[in-house]
Amino acid sequence: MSKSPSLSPSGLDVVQNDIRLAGLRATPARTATLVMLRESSSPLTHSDVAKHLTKLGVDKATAFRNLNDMADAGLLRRTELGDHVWRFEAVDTSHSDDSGHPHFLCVDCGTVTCLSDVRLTAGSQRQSEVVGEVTEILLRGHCNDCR
Amino acid sequence: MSKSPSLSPSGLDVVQNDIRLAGLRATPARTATLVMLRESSSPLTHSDVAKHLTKLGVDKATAFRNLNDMADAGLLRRTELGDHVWRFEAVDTSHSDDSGHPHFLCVDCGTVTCLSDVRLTAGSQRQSEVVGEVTEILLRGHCNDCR
DNA sequence: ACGCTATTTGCAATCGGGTTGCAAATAGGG
DNA sequence: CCCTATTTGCAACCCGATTGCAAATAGCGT
Repeated sequence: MSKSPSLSPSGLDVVQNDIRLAGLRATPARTATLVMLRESSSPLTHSDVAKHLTKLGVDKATAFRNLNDMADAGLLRRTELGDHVWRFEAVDTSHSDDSGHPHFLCVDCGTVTCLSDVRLTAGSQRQSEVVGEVTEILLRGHCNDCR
Repeated sequence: MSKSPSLSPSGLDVVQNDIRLAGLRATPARTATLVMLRESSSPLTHSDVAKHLTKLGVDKATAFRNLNDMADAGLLRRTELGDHVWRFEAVDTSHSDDSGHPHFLCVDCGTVTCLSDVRLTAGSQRQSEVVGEVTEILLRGHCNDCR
Protein backbone atom coordinates (compact mmCIF):
# COMPACT_ATOMS: atom_id res chain seq x y z
CA MET A 1 0.00 0.00 0.00
CA SER A 2 2.89 2.33 0.50
CA LYS A 3 4.82 2.87 -2.68
CA SER A 4 6.46 6.24 -2.25
CA PRO A 5 8.60 7.23 -5.23
CA SER A 6 10.16 10.21 -3.49
CA LEU A 7 11.31 10.99 -0.01
CA SER A 8 8.22 12.85 1.08
CA PRO A 9 5.18 10.86 -0.01
CA SER A 10 3.30 12.32 -2.91
CA GLY A 11 0.04 10.49 -2.39
CA LEU A 12 -2.96 12.76 -2.72
CA ASP A 13 -4.24 12.39 0.83
CA VAL A 14 -0.80 12.77 2.39
CA VAL A 15 -0.02 15.83 0.32
CA GLN A 16 -3.28 17.49 1.21
CA ASN A 17 -2.71 16.76 4.86
CA ASP A 18 0.78 18.24 4.76
CA ILE A 19 -0.59 21.38 3.17
CA ARG A 20 -3.17 21.73 5.94
CA LEU A 21 -0.53 21.07 8.57
CA ALA A 22 1.40 23.99 7.14
CA GLY A 23 -1.61 26.20 7.80
CA LEU A 24 -2.87 26.45 4.24
CA ARG A 25 -6.00 25.16 2.56
CA ALA A 26 -5.53 22.14 0.36
CA THR A 27 -6.87 23.47 -2.92
CA PRO A 28 -6.48 21.56 -6.17
CA ALA A 29 -3.89 24.02 -7.44
CA ARG A 30 -1.76 23.64 -4.33
CA THR A 31 -2.11 19.89 -4.23
CA ALA A 32 -1.04 19.61 -7.86
CA THR A 33 1.92 21.88 -7.21
CA LEU A 34 3.20 19.90 -4.27
CA VAL A 35 2.68 16.55 -5.96
CA MET A 36 4.58 17.78 -8.98
CA LEU A 37 7.51 19.02 -6.93
CA ARG A 38 7.64 15.96 -4.70
CA GLU A 39 7.79 13.72 -7.72
CA SER A 40 10.57 15.69 -9.34
CA SER A 41 14.14 14.67 -8.62
CA SER A 42 15.48 18.16 -9.05
CA PRO A 43 14.23 21.70 -8.48
CA LEU A 44 11.76 22.98 -11.06
CA THR A 45 11.72 26.50 -12.40
CA HIS A 46 9.06 29.03 -11.73
CA SER A 47 7.82 28.62 -15.24
CA ASP A 48 8.07 24.82 -15.35
CA VAL A 49 5.51 24.77 -12.60
CA ALA A 50 3.43 27.60 -14.01
CA LYS A 51 3.27 25.94 -17.43
CA HIS A 52 2.15 22.64 -15.97
CA LEU A 53 -0.51 24.24 -13.80
CA THR A 54 -1.75 26.46 -16.60
CA LYS A 55 -2.41 23.29 -18.58
CA LEU A 56 -4.57 22.14 -15.66
CA GLY A 57 -6.57 25.34 -15.90
CA VAL A 58 -4.84 27.23 -13.12
CA ASP A 59 -4.07 30.89 -13.59
CA LYS A 60 -0.41 31.85 -13.59
CA ALA A 61 -0.95 34.43 -10.86
CA THR A 62 -2.37 31.68 -8.69
CA ALA A 63 0.51 29.38 -9.53
CA PHE A 64 3.07 31.98 -8.54
CA ARG A 65 1.18 33.01 -5.41
CA ASN A 66 1.00 29.41 -4.30
CA LEU A 67 4.69 28.78 -4.89
CA ASN A 68 5.56 31.78 -2.78
CA ASP A 69 3.00 31.00 -0.09
CA MET A 70 4.05 27.38 0.18
CA ALA A 71 7.69 28.39 0.33
CA ASP A 72 6.86 30.81 3.15
CA ALA A 73 4.93 28.04 4.89
CA GLY A 74 7.97 25.78 4.78
CA LEU A 75 6.64 23.23 2.31
CA LEU A 76 8.94 24.34 -0.50
CA ARG A 77 12.38 25.78 -0.78
CA ARG A 78 13.04 28.57 -3.21
CA THR A 79 16.47 28.46 -4.76
CA GLU A 80 18.34 30.48 -7.30
CA LEU A 81 21.24 28.68 -8.85
CA GLY A 82 22.86 31.54 -10.64
CA ASP A 83 21.10 31.64 -13.96
CA HIS A 84 18.56 34.28 -13.06
CA VAL A 85 15.76 31.75 -12.75
CA TRP A 86 13.76 30.89 -9.63
CA ARG A 87 13.53 27.23 -8.80
CA PHE A 88 11.45 25.41 -6.23
CA GLU A 89 11.88 22.03 -4.61
CA ALA A 90 9.82 20.21 -2.02
CA VAL A 91 11.19 20.30 1.50
CA ASP A 92 11.43 16.82 2.96
CA THR A 93 8.95 17.08 5.80
CA SER A 94 9.89 13.66 7.15
CA HIS A 95 13.36 14.94 8.00
CA SER A 96 13.07 17.82 10.41
CA ASP A 97 16.70 18.66 9.71
CA ASP A 98 16.26 19.07 5.97
CA SER A 99 18.11 22.32 5.57
CA GLY A 100 19.04 21.97 1.96
CA HIS A 101 21.71 20.24 -0.07
CA PRO A 102 24.26 21.31 -2.64
CA HIS A 103 23.33 21.69 -6.29
CA PHE A 104 25.20 21.45 -9.53
CA LEU A 105 24.06 23.70 -12.37
CA CYS A 106 25.15 23.05 -15.94
CA VAL A 107 25.85 26.46 -17.42
CA ASP A 108 25.28 25.11 -20.93
CA CYS A 109 21.95 23.31 -20.76
CA GLY A 110 20.65 24.60 -17.43
CA THR A 111 20.13 21.16 -15.98
CA VAL A 112 20.26 21.01 -12.20
CA THR A 113 21.50 18.03 -10.22
CA CYS A 114 21.06 17.63 -6.49
CA LEU A 115 24.17 16.45 -4.65
CA SER A 116 23.97 14.73 -1.32
CA ASP A 117 27.00 16.04 0.47
CA VAL A 118 29.79 18.34 -0.64
CA ARG A 119 32.59 19.36 1.70
CA LEU A 120 35.46 21.80 1.46
CA THR A 121 39.02 20.95 2.32
CA ALA A 122 40.10 21.98 5.77
CA GLY A 123 42.07 24.89 4.39
CA SER A 124 39.18 26.18 2.31
CA GLN A 125 36.89 25.67 5.26
CA ARG A 126 39.14 27.87 7.34
CA GLN A 127 39.41 30.49 4.62
CA SER A 128 35.68 30.72 4.24
CA GLU A 129 35.09 30.98 7.97
CA VAL A 130 37.01 34.23 7.98
CA VAL A 131 34.24 35.68 5.88
CA GLY A 132 31.23 34.09 7.50
CA GLU A 133 29.25 30.94 8.08
CA VAL A 134 28.71 28.90 4.93
CA THR A 135 25.25 27.38 4.74
CA GLU A 136 25.02 26.49 1.12
CA ILE A 137 27.34 25.30 -1.62
CA LEU A 138 26.62 25.67 -5.30
CA LEU A 139 28.75 24.19 -8.04
CA ARG A 140 28.57 25.29 -11.64
CA GLY A 141 30.17 23.81 -14.69
CA HIS A 142 29.54 21.60 -17.69
CA CYS A 143 27.52 18.45 -17.20
CA ASN A 144 28.60 15.21 -18.84
CA ASP A 145 26.03 15.55 -21.59
CA CYS A 146 27.39 18.94 -22.61
CA ARG A 147 31.11 18.17 -22.57
CA MET B 1 54.37 56.98 -10.03
CA SER B 2 52.64 53.65 -9.98
CA LYS B 3 50.12 53.41 -7.23
CA SER B 4 47.66 50.83 -8.43
CA PRO B 5 44.97 50.08 -5.88
CA SER B 6 43.70 47.06 -7.76
CA LEU B 7 45.21 44.27 -9.79
CA SER B 8 44.55 45.75 -13.19
CA PRO B 9 45.57 49.39 -13.21
CA SER B 10 42.72 51.86 -13.18
CA GLY B 11 44.62 54.86 -14.49
CA LEU B 12 42.69 56.73 -17.16
CA ASP B 13 45.17 56.19 -19.99
CA VAL B 14 45.68 52.52 -19.22
CA VAL B 15 41.96 51.88 -18.97
CA GLN B 16 41.27 53.59 -22.28
CA ASN B 17 44.02 51.61 -23.93
CA ASP B 18 42.65 48.32 -22.60
CA ILE B 19 39.23 49.19 -23.96
CA ARG B 20 40.70 49.85 -27.39
CA LEU B 21 42.72 46.67 -27.24
CA ALA B 22 39.47 44.83 -26.68
CA GLY B 23 38.18 46.25 -29.94
CA LEU B 24 35.90 48.91 -28.52
CA ARG B 25 36.00 52.69 -28.59
CA ALA B 26 37.09 54.33 -25.38
CA THR B 27 34.10 56.55 -24.70
CA PRO B 28 33.68 58.41 -21.41
CA ALA B 29 30.87 56.09 -20.36
CA ARG B 30 32.97 52.99 -20.93
CA THR B 31 36.04 54.44 -19.32
CA ALA B 32 34.07 55.41 -16.24
CA THR B 33 32.53 51.93 -16.08
CA LEU B 34 35.85 50.12 -16.23
CA VAL B 35 37.53 52.44 -13.77
CA MET B 36 34.68 51.93 -11.34
CA LEU B 37 34.83 48.16 -11.60
CA ARG B 38 38.60 47.99 -11.42
CA GLU B 39 38.61 50.03 -8.26
CA SER B 40 35.97 47.89 -6.61
CA SER B 41 37.14 44.97 -4.53
CA SER B 42 34.03 42.93 -5.22
CA PRO B 43 31.56 42.53 -8.08
CA LEU B 44 29.08 45.37 -8.49
CA THR B 45 25.46 44.89 -9.42
CA HIS B 46 23.93 45.90 -12.68
CA SER B 47 22.17 48.74 -10.94
CA ASP B 48 25.12 49.83 -8.79
CA VAL B 49 26.89 50.62 -12.02
CA ALA B 50 23.85 52.07 -13.73
CA LYS B 51 23.12 54.35 -10.79
CA HIS B 52 26.67 55.66 -10.71
CA LEU B 53 26.76 56.28 -14.44
CA THR B 54 23.37 57.90 -14.47
CA LYS B 55 24.73 60.41 -11.98
CA LEU B 56 27.46 61.18 -14.50
CA GLY B 57 24.82 61.89 -17.13
CA VAL B 58 24.91 58.54 -18.86
CA ASP B 59 21.67 56.93 -19.97
CA LYS B 60 20.78 53.63 -18.36
CA ALA B 61 20.40 51.93 -21.72
CA THR B 62 23.93 52.96 -22.54
CA ALA B 63 25.18 51.77 -19.19
CA PHE B 64 23.63 48.35 -19.66
CA ARG B 65 24.72 48.06 -23.26
CA ASN B 66 28.28 48.85 -22.27
CA LEU B 67 28.33 46.33 -19.46
CA ASN B 68 27.16 43.63 -21.83
CA ASP B 69 29.47 44.69 -24.64
CA MET B 70 32.49 44.87 -22.38
CA ALA B 71 31.66 41.51 -20.90
CA ASP B 72 31.44 40.04 -24.40
CA ALA B 73 34.75 41.70 -25.23
CA GLY B 74 36.40 39.99 -22.28
CA LEU B 75 37.00 43.09 -20.17
CA LEU B 76 34.37 42.19 -17.60
CA ARG B 77 32.95 39.06 -16.14
CA ARG B 78 29.22 38.76 -15.61
CA THR B 79 28.26 36.73 -12.58
CA GLU B 80 25.07 35.76 -10.89
CA LEU B 81 25.46 34.75 -7.30
CA GLY B 82 22.06 33.33 -6.64
CA ASP B 83 20.07 36.36 -5.57
CA HIS B 84 18.57 37.19 -8.93
CA VAL B 85 20.92 40.10 -9.48
CA TRP B 86 23.53 40.50 -12.21
CA ARG B 87 26.96 41.47 -11.06
CA PHE B 88 30.03 42.53 -12.99
CA GLU B 89 33.67 42.49 -12.09
CA ALA B 90 36.74 43.54 -14.02
CA VAL B 91 38.74 40.71 -15.53
CA ASP B 92 42.37 40.93 -14.59
CA THR B 93 43.95 41.53 -17.98
CA SER B 94 47.46 41.22 -16.56
CA HIS B 95 46.83 37.55 -15.78
CA SER B 96 45.97 35.70 -18.95
CA ASP B 97 44.74 32.79 -16.83
CA ASP B 98 42.19 34.81 -14.91
CA SER B 99 39.29 32.45 -15.28
CA GLY B 100 37.37 33.49 -12.24
CA HIS B 101 37.45 32.79 -8.53
CA PRO B 102 34.96 31.63 -5.93
CA HIS B 103 32.58 34.05 -4.27
CA PHE B 104 30.80 34.17 -0.97
CA LEU B 105 27.36 35.77 -0.91
CA CYS B 106 25.76 36.85 2.36
CA VAL B 107 22.10 35.93 2.04
CA ASP B 108 21.19 38.53 4.66
CA CYS B 109 22.87 41.71 3.49
CA GLY B 110 23.80 40.73 -0.04
CA THR B 111 27.44 41.54 0.40
CA VAL B 112 29.78 39.63 -1.87
CA THR B 113 33.30 38.60 -0.98
CA CYS B 114 35.82 37.26 -3.44
CA LEU B 115 37.74 34.20 -2.27
CA SER B 116 41.09 33.29 -3.71
CA ASP B 117 40.95 29.53 -3.76
CA VAL B 118 38.34 27.07 -2.55
CA ARG B 119 38.74 23.35 -2.96
CA LEU B 120 36.53 20.36 -2.35
CA THR B 121 37.59 17.31 -0.41
CA ALA B 122 38.72 14.41 -2.55
CA GLY B 123 35.48 12.56 -1.93
CA SER B 124 33.34 15.53 -2.88
CA GLN B 125 35.51 16.12 -5.89
CA ARG B 126 34.84 12.58 -7.02
CA GLN B 127 31.14 12.87 -6.37
CA SER B 128 30.86 16.01 -8.40
CA GLU B 129 32.84 14.58 -11.28
CA VAL B 130 30.14 11.99 -11.74
CA VAL B 131 27.83 14.82 -12.70
CA GLY B 132 30.18 16.96 -14.74
CA GLU B 133 33.14 19.28 -14.73
CA VAL B 134 32.99 21.90 -12.00
CA THR B 135 34.24 25.28 -13.16
CA GLU B 136 32.88 27.54 -10.50
CA ILE B 137 32.19 27.35 -6.79
CA LEU B 138 29.79 29.62 -4.98
CA LEU B 139 29.31 29.70 -1.23
CA ARG B 140 26.34 31.26 0.44
CA GLY B 141 25.70 31.92 4.09
CA HIS B 142 25.76 34.59 6.75
CA CYS B 143 28.67 36.98 6.81
CA ASN B 144 30.31 37.90 10.09
CA ASP B 145 28.52 41.25 10.22
CA CYS B 146 25.12 39.58 10.02
CA ARG B 147 25.60 36.77 12.52
C1' DA C 1 -25.18 17.24 5.30
C1' DC C 2 -25.46 22.60 5.50
C1' DG C 3 -24.11 27.42 6.11
C1' DC C 4 -21.00 30.68 6.98
C1' DT C 5 -16.72 33.20 6.72
C1' DA C 6 -11.98 33.58 5.85
C1' DT C 7 -9.09 32.07 2.34
C1' DT C 8 -8.11 31.43 -2.34
C1' DT C 9 -8.84 32.08 -7.28
C1' DG C 10 -9.30 34.25 -11.94
C1' DC C 11 -8.89 38.06 -14.52
C1' DA C 12 -6.98 42.21 -15.97
C1' DA C 13 -4.18 45.85 -14.93
C1' DT C 14 0.20 47.05 -13.36
C1' DC C 15 5.08 47.02 -12.25
C1' DG C 16 9.98 47.21 -13.00
C1' DG C 17 14.31 45.70 -14.68
C1' DG C 18 16.20 45.22 -18.85
C1' DT C 19 16.25 45.71 -23.99
C1' DT C 20 15.52 47.74 -28.64
C1' DG C 21 14.82 51.02 -32.80
C1' DC C 22 16.25 55.00 -34.59
C1' DA C 23 18.14 59.51 -35.41
C1' DA C 24 21.80 62.48 -33.57
C1' DA C 25 26.51 62.68 -31.65
C1' DT C 26 31.28 61.28 -31.60
C1' DA C 27 35.73 58.35 -31.60
C1' DG C 28 39.57 57.78 -33.99
C1' DG C 29 41.82 56.03 -38.47
C1' DG C 30 43.31 58.17 -42.78
C1' DC D 1 40.48 67.90 -40.14
C1' DC D 2 37.18 64.70 -42.40
C1' DC D 3 34.63 60.89 -42.87
C1' DT D 4 32.40 56.71 -41.48
C1' DA D 5 31.41 53.16 -38.35
C1' DT D 6 30.42 53.04 -33.68
C1' DT D 7 28.11 54.71 -29.79
C1' DT D 8 24.65 57.46 -27.37
C1' DG D 9 20.14 59.34 -25.73
C1' DC D 10 15.54 58.98 -25.77
C1' DA D 11 11.28 56.78 -25.75
C1' DA D 12 8.86 52.86 -26.65
C1' DC D 13 8.64 48.29 -25.69
C1' DC D 14 9.11 43.50 -23.70
C1' DC D 15 8.10 40.04 -20.45
C1' DG D 16 8.21 37.72 -16.09
C1' DA D 17 6.28 38.55 -11.93
C1' DT D 18 2.97 40.92 -8.80
C1' DT D 19 -1.36 43.17 -7.24
C1' DG D 20 -6.41 44.75 -6.57
C1' DC D 21 -10.77 43.20 -6.49
C1' DA D 22 -14.95 40.65 -6.98
C1' DA D 23 -16.43 35.82 -7.41
C1' DA D 24 -15.61 31.03 -5.92
C1' DT D 25 -14.60 27.67 -2.42
C1' DA D 26 -12.32 25.06 1.62
C1' DG D 27 -13.36 23.46 5.71
C1' DC D 28 -14.89 24.88 10.40
C1' DG D 29 -18.90 24.64 13.53
C1' DT D 30 -23.38 22.87 13.95
